[in-house]
Amino acid sequence: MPRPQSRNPTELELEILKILWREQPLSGREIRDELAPVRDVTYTSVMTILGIMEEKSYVRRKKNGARFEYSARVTQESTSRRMLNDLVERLFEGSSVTAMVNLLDAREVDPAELAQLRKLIQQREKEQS
Amino acid sequence: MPRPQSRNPTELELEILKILWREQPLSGREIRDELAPVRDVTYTSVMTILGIMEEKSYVRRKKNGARFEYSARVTQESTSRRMLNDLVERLFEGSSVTAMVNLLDAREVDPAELAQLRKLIQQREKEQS
DNA sequence: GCTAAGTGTCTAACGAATTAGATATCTAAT
DNA sequence: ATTAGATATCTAATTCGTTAGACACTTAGC
Repeated sequence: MPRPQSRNPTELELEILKILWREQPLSGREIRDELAPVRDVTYTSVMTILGIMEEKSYVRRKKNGARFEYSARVTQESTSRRMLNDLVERLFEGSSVTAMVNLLDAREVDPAELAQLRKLIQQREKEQS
Repeated sequence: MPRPQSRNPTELELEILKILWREQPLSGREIRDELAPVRDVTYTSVMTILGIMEEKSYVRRKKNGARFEYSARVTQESTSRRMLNDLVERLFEGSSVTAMVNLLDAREVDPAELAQLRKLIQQREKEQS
């Protein structure tokens, strides 16, 4: 029983999804060009990954004239949520509050953002009461 | 240039670290026994991983009589922080607020926890002003 | 000192993830 | 119809992560 397939998009798969979430649909060539600044990988490599991503149902492809065009089949929201959930589960036994405390400690959060966050929480508190 | 080594502890490495964070130091045998309920892996496999973890400086080992005893060289705090940071960087371009909004949406957070979180933020706001 | 029981290392296997060269195919212009 | 240019697939290499059997070593009791 060797290493199992990852439940979530891998490093490179996520990079490609992020491109598609900005602009859809795109050809393999276009994806490679968008990817180049972040990660300089050849066209062939991108196509290999896209094939795998289609198997995993992360993307769908449709023929358009001479070429295939790719679109994301998973949304940014659901993917972010799943990945974040997964980490919180593994690190903090599912406690999102613990995760947030850690986030507050880990990074400098500027005052405006803190205020924004506080308002969000207060609103949430109102909704629940 | 094939796949690079992961910056963070892998699935199994994290599982072992979590055991050591609860109780240190432990022998390979003891780690295996603690690990069994979560993941039923043989003694040899655990030792292989422990060897890799030593190379990566995740653990330190010290001879004690007939056997080696292992301790974590990384704390739960720093590891959690690094892993969380890494994900926030990759998913949300480094915005911890976006991450927290997602956490609030993703999971049911009970009122007491919300209040606790709000107080923490208010305290943080005071400190910064 | 010898031996059994426990402990650690060597070696190897396999799929996943990443990389890409060589080759085939397809389309559009001539 | 032919061909040049773009596009897609085939094949293969490499490391990582995970798994574990076979073998070597160490130590405490006899």
